[in-house]
Amino acid sequence: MTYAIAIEAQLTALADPTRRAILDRLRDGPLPVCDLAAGLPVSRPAVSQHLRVLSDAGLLRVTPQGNRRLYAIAPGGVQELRTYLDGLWDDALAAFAAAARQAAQQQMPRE
Amino acid sequence: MTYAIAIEAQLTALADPTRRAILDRLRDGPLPVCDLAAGLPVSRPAVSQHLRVLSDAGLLRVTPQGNRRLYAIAPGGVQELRTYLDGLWDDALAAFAAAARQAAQQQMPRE
DNA sequence: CTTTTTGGTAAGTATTCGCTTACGGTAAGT
DNA sequence: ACTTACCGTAAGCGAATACTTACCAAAAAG
Repeated sequence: MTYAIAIEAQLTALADPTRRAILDRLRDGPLPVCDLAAGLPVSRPAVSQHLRVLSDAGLLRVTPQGNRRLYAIAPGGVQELRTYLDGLWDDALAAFAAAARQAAQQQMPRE
Repeated sequence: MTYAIAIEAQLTALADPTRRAILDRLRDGPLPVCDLAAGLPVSRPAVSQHLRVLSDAGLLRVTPQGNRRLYAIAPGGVQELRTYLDGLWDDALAAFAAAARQAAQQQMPRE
């Protein structure tokens, strides 16, 4: 059941636009908190709180470097989320195909 | 910008556990609201509200059938979400590789 | 036509959430 | 040693959210 709560945490983390902005700014590489907060319309403590949410969800990893703390996207953190969406996608397609087959059979019962 | 707000709506919709439960129950095929509410720990109006959120996000499609309304997973609704995650994944891997390369070069500057 | 089933919407409420300012604590600069 | 930079946490507040009950509309059943 650790799987489900991870999905929960990751989706909740990604649902916030500020947190997605943080992830976007980390696409090019790790950044300290001050640099992150400089490019965002919210205060630095708010960024710290968002970073905590993202880290708890397993989407970020932290590497303290002297005075600063470098945050980076955790490679592999999005993997189970992708697996979940892929499964949803596959089942949706299968159900759609089944529904279409049933509709066709209902429209022309003989033949 | 329609792309970003769609991502926003879909992630917000998927972040709620009750809404994910609804999607899971729809994996096998379309269901009316009463059947959906029967297997969930919340009231039927709550399910209706969740169905509206999911529909607005483009994750469900509705087909009225007489008295009832059949909800089904919209095939293709999850596609842009998958695209977003794939992009995030790729950039994260690239940034990780770049960071590893830089670290290696910093550790052995000559050679 | 009356009754029942199905389902969306309105109003109200308690909880959660995202943000702010204020503070403490550690490392670097002077 | 003193000051400055960096960063996490606590407390408080307004907005958003998920739920409830109550109500109303439309299609099916009797």
